[in-house]
Amino acid sequence: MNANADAEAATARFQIGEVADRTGVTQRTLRFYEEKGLLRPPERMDGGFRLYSENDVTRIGYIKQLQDLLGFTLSEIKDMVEAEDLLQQMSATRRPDRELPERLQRSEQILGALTKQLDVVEHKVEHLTLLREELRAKMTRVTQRRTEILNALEQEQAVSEL
Amino acid sequence: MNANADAEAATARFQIGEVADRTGVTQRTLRFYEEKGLLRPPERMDGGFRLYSENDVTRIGYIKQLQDLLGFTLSEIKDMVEAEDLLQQMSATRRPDRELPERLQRSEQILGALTKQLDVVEHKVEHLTLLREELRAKMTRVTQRRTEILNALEQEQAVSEL
DNA sequence: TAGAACCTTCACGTGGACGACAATGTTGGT
DNA sequence: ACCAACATTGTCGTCCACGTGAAGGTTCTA
Repeated sequence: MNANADAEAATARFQIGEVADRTGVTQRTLRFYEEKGLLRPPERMDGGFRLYSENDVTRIGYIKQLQDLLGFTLSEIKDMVEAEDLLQQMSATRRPDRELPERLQRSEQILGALTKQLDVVEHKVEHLTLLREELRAKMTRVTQRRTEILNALEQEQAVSEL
Repeated sequence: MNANADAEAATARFQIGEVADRTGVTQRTLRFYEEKGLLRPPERMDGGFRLYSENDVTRIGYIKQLQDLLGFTLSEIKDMVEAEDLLQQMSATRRPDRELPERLQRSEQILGALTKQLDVVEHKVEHLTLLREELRAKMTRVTQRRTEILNALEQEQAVSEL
């Protein structure tokens, strides 16, 4: 029953500086991400200072990962986190007061987004896997050559020791 | 014994325009790639016109694939095709007249490059696979929600039909 | 009430990946 | 010998992505 109690309750908030320190992303970049729709606008203090949640921090890490490790562009990442947002909203907003058709449409929309993403990811996986196999094949070829050479060297060694 | 016979022999050559047409890459880009070290300088006609081999054409396709499908940058791709070059050289230049230690070193060098590449690729595969699983999990969650909603709608329907 | 931390806005920078000429040279066919 | 088609190098421009910097003002906290 306190489903949205812990959503709103005493979860810690951080100012931008701290978030920057913790995530290794500059303040400037955090604002930039917000501007680009990668981060939902965080809460603000009365004076206008941004207040990030733990969740936001996690998200920033996620973004970095997608970017650095997987080479997605920011706009691709935007699509991903947007779907993520919808998803969270859907789960959080368990309001049966909404019209059912509306909620249905919502679900389909999210499904669509997810499907598109999955497509992209699966294609990438497929191609990368292929590439990996090629690389492995090459490696074994080279390794073989190398052992041949090593053997030849041993031979030489043996001969010279006579 | 005609190992390098077919390497040098009557393999077809193409001018840049034809290559551009066949690969869908502009002439400008081909020259650009060459400049950046992505393509080995091709042979030239007496007048200086570039003459590409079938092999080069293949390579260009490879590059495009790495770029478009896998999102590698040109400089990453450069590293990859450089290793590829070494590999081909090694295979082509089957000259036992070379000093063995030299050839050994060569092999190790290539192995190093390949290992590095493989590392990158494997990391990417790993992360992408993880991401894929997450996406799938989300999809099933949403799909479930959707069927719940559909059921609810049916109920409503049934009720209204009384 | 000082000084550190934050705010917005506007502009600027950088690197990657080409595109667009321009002026000149080459090739192949008639 | 000539012309159209094709290439050459070189320079400059462009467009996007991904930020960065700095100015000038506001808020927080000791």
